[in-house]
Order: sequence, then C-alpha cells, then structure tokens
Amino acid sequence: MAYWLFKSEPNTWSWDQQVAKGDAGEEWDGVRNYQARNHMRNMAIGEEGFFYHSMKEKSVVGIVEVCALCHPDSTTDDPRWECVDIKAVRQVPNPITLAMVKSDPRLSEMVLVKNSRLSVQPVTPEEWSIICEIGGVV
DNA sequence: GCCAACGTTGGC
DNA sequence: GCCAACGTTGGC
Repeated sequence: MAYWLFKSEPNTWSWDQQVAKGDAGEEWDGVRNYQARNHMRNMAIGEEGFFYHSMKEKSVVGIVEVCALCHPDSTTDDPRWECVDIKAVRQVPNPITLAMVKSDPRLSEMVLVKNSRLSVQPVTPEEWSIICEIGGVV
C-alpha cells in the first residue's frame, strides 16, 4: 500500500471543495507533468494521500483516498494526460505546515522539501506515520 | 512581488 | 541529441 501527496493551490482547488464532492470524489485533473502523471498511473484504489495547500497556507490539511484508477483527463483532448479520482476521507486536526515539515529532521528527505514543485508526490510509510502523528490523526 | 528552480519546447 | 530560451510554479 503506497502513500501519496496531492498539492493544490487553494484558489484553484481547495480542501473545502474536495470535501463538498463527498464520496463521489473528483478528478485530479489539470496535471501537465510526466512525473506527476506517472505517479498517478501507479496508484491503486483505496490508497491514501495527503492533501496539501500550497502558496499562502503551505500545509497538509486533509487526507484523501484514490477512488478511480488513472484515466484520460477530461479537461484536455491531449491523450498524454491522465489522472485519478480522489475523495476526501478526513480533515487533519492540526494542519502540518511546511515549516514544521522542514524543522523535523526525520522529514528532511520528503519530496515536498526536495522538489516542492512536483504536484503529485510519493510519501514513504515512515513519513506518512510521522505526519499523521504530528497532525493528530489517530 | 520577486526570483530561483525546474520542466518543456524548439532550433540547430 | 544537445542546449538555450522560455514559461510556470511556489517559497520567501
């Protein structure tokens, strides 16, 4: 079971909007980056990911679950771009800020730190449990 | 608002 | 196939 991180600019697509979609979920469309797309191709139904707000907030605010496998991105005719669907699972009680991630030496190897521009990232099981712990996720 | 880092594009 | 130019992202 792999873990992931989905990054979004809240002005474009926010956690609240994701929650409003409920269990039906929503396409994680608009990704135009091969690395990010390849990560989505590797996702399985039921795998979990963090939902990260970039720009002003810079925090992990929620947890999502993959609810549809990789399929063509409906927002483009370009066959290169595909995406999964994700649904909100739960809010993180105490959002984990980027500053908190950077200040924890155990998280210094996170893709979020190393390659902040990648919009869909893998998260290791160790990183997952550390962030859940800091965030108050039981 | 600025700028560094990165990915993509296109000319050669 | 290389590399310079450009556009975009996102932290500060």
